[in-house]
Amino acid sequence: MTVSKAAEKTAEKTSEKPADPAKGRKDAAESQGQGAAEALQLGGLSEQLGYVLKRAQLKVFENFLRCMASLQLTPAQFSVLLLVEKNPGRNQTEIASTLGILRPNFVAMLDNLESRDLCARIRSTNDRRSHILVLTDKGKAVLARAKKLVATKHEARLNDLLGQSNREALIAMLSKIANEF
Amino acid sequence: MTVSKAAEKTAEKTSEKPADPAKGRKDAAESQGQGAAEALQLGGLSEQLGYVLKRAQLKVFENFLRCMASLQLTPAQFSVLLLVEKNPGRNQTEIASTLGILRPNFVAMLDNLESRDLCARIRSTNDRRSHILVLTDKGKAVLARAKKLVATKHEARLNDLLGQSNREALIAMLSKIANEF
DNA sequence: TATTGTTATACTCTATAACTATA
DNA sequence: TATAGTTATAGAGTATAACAATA
Repeated sequence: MTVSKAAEKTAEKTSEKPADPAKGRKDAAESQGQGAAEALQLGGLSEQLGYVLKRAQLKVFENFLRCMASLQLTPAQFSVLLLVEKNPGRNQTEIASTLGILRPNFVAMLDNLESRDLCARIRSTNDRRSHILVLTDKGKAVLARAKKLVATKHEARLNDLLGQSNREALIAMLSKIANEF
Repeated sequence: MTVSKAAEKTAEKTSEKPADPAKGRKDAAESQGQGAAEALQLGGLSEQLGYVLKRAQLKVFENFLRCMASLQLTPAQFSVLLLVEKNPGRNQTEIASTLGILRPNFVAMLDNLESRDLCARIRSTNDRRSHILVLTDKGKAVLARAKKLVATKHEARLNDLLGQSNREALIAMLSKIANEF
């Protein structure tokens, strides 16, 4: 991976969106054949937790990438920078495992961030097997800008959509699910 | 894919879970070296929509797979069977696009379901390019059992966790995000 | 012997281009 | 020419085994 392919692509792509039952329908009159394309029955799917959760997650990640297009940061990269900043002196294993990233998969991710001069690996003097992670000055600056973008463009949108108290309730319920389901 | 690798694997795997800040901590006394491994600061990550949404979604899908282990159905496969049942006479393009699945990727999915005798492709007599999708008798029976498992084991768990009214509020908010974010 | 970072590898998901057979 | 299903392919994401350096 050279830069952030995921972020690059998402800005321009026209991926397969689920058909909107309202907009997707064609009037019977406007189709040239016999039967027009009626909207499909979802059969309760839109009341099922996993279905709606997955769709919401995809939408939110898409929006995140759009908001961060200028910084070329994916949600995962943002979370890594945030954790490295908040936890000075930690090594790769500690940062990765906290985020649920497997150590082998964390290597390429760090290679990417390091090649962009956003963070650096420093060999620990205590334990020369470990790489202590630190943000570079550029990394700190980018993260600061990223936080602002997330707060003002991304999270703010959720407030607009649900309102402050609903937003908090939503996050609380999702946290509960993430921790206890 | 022979059968459902995803479902097979999930039942037995010990994937990388994010460290629980409470349980992950070691007491300073029990570590043999100098400093014990303190829990890392998440730095507001657990209040961020995308982070908690992704984690909740992973947990819910894991639970879904466990609940469906006896039927070997993934969430995506379940949604396909449900849609085929509820929308007789529809072709691959219509079912796939409604679920946000790209047509090329839908082919292997159907090959799998068809090889397990859960559904069948039927050449349309109106338009011989189209494959009308139908459930086999076995497919109908499996889907019926799947619906019961989802309702009694999977969705019921959400009620236990959040309560009925919170559950409905959660689904409503996620739907709103999925549709309007 | 155990752990850290790493490589190699594999499987799933997702995405695009292009082919074929029909229309 | 346009569309339905398909093939081939490529890129992310995620998973495991095993190695070298170090403890």
